[in-house]
Formats: sequence, C-alpha cells, structure tokens
Amino acid sequence: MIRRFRGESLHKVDAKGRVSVPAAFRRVLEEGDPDFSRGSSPNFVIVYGGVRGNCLEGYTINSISKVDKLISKLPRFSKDREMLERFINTQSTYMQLDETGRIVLSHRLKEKIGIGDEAIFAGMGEKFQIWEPKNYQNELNALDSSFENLSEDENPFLKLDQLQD
Amino acid sequence: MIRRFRGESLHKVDAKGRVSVPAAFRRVLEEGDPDFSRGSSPNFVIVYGGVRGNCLEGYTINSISKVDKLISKLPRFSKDREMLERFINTQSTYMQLDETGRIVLSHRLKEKIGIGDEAIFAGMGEKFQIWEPKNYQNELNALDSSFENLSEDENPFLKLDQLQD
DNA sequence: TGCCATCTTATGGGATATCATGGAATTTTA
DNA sequence: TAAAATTCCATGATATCCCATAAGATGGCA
Repeated sequence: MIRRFRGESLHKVDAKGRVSVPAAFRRVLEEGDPDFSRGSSPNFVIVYGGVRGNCLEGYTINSISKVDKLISKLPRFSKDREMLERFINTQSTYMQLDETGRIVLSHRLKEKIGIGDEAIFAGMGEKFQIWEPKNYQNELNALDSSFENLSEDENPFLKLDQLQD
Repeated sequence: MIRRFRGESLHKVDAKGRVSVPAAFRRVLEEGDPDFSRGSSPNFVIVYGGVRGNCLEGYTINSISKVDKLISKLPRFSKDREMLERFINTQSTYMQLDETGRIVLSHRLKEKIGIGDEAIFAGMGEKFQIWEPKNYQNELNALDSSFENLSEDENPFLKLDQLQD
C-alpha cells in the first residue's frame, strides 16, 4: 500500500519552535524518502511560498523530486522555469525529523503563517499542510460556503468520475 | 538524495566584501565538486554576466560542466555559441569557500549587482542567485503580479502536469 | 473482559555543536 | 610601501543533540 497523508491534528509549538509531526505522517515521510532506513530520520521538504501564503506545505522527497524533474525538463533560463524554481525551490526548505519525530519551525516560518504556540497538521494526500488554528478554521468555513454555492455541474465530486483514465 | 539549492536567506556583507554562504548551500556545493574531500573547501563558479545583469548566479562544478557540455554541442563559430561562451565562460569566475564558509565579493562583483552591506541568497535548484535585497524584493513582486495576470493555460504550474513523462 | 506490562507518542529541559559575523595579524601585489 | 587580499582567532546566536517523563495506545493473558 502506498500511504497518503490523511487526517488532521493539533500540536504544541514550544519556545524553540519544535513541533511533533503526527505519527501517521511520519510513516508517509519515511516511505517517501529513498534514503530512509530504519533507525534514521526521514528528510522531506517544506514549501512556504506559492500561491497560498497562509500555510506551509510538506512534501516527501519522492513527490518533490517528481516536481523537480518536471521543472528540469523546461528550457534553462526560460521564463516558466525561472518562475517555478522561484516558487518551488526558492520558497522551500529541506527538513529532517529528529529522533522523537519533531521538526523545528524557524522564526521566519512561524511568522510566515502567523503561528504562535499551536499548529494544525492537515493531510492532503500527496502533501500535508501546517496551519495556524484560527486561519485553518477560517479556511474550512470559506470552503464550506463556496461549496454550497456551486451549481450541479461545478460540483467537483460529480466531476471526479468523468476523469476515468 | 541529490540535494538541490533550496530556500532563501539574508546575509551581511562586511567591509572586505566577505559574505557567509548559507550552510545548506555549502552542502550542495560540496556534493557538486568532484574534487571536494572532507576537510577541504569546495570550489564553484559564479556567473555575473548573462541576460539578467541584476544578480549573480552560483553553480556547482558539476552543474556548470553540464552547461559547458551543452554549449559545446553548438556549432563552433556559430553566433549562438559565441554569445553563450561570452556570457557563461567569459563573464564568470571560480570561487572557493574559506574555512568559515564565506566567499569574498570583489568590488567589481558588488558593483555589478548594486550590493551594499547585505545580500540575499536564493536557491534555484541547480543554481543559486545572489541579490541586493531591494532588487530581490522587486523581482519577487514583479513575479507575483505577472503570475496573477496569467491565463489558465499560461500557468506554469498547470503546464507541469502536461509534461508528464 | 478486565488488568497489567510494554511500546509509542507528544512534550519539556539542558548540554553541545554549528553558523554567521567581526576584528586583528599576516601575506601578497601593484 | 601602501592598499588589497588572505589567514587566523574570537564570540554570540541559533540550531541540534541527548536525556527525561507522562499520557495514550497496544497486546497478552488470566
């Protein structure tokens, strides 16, 4: 089975910026790091820029490498490539879990998403997100109300089955 | 894992032109220098010419070799080749990190990109850039706004998935 | 089914190493 | 020989490592 990031949970952020990554997510990060071996700690990547500036996004090494490979196919120095590198590489950082399954969010990262002493981890399949709890709730509410206003043929649930490969 | 240049950070430039290269970048430079051995300091290349005159670009030895090879494939004496050699070979220089992970930017290089006493390092995958902070911010802003004006089928993120191997 | 032993998880505190930066001393070079 | 460049040493801040503990979760077994 290929594990995916699922579920949401709330964690404390201590004075040093340390947060526990949910145990279930750790398993996914381990599977997604080709260099991981039992006894070591998996690496992964956090993207903090991009379109949505209000949360951090965590990717396994494998899934970010996929993106990197695609970007590398674009012509060097092309506008598209520079733009993607800027959003994906410049505004991201390598992370490594520590022995106890934590990462440390630098002052800069905490500031970026307005985090104080708590953080929400939200599984999103191939990636996960880290939110300041209030912002997360707002996001959920916004999502609910925009969903309610959709017409039948805009409903993504209904579109899903038409994509059949 | 093959590390790439990721992330951005701000560093002081002292009166002698010394700047610390971000520690994460040093690891990439070490891996990308075939002659590097533990205890020594990696070499790399800084390109200061090129289309964009407003920043410096740092390449590992391995990745500049890749570019060199590509250039060598162009017909000798062709206009294209002359131009690229001029930009990539003529307007570039070898650099070596010192013991403490710093390089020194000559007066000439600082002038080239308008640097005073601070510099931004920005990871771009196979290369990194060095910017004067204000110029960098302008670049980011320009990027953001040009991104917002893109139509759906110009969006480089969406184009990526069409490249699917 | 209820209880206990064990493992995992989430969290905290203190010690240690690395990083970024500055200044002085020494060498090179023009 | 003065200016520029390089080497060496010093230090505060940050990040990393190591150890500790309490609360859950898990599993075995009577």
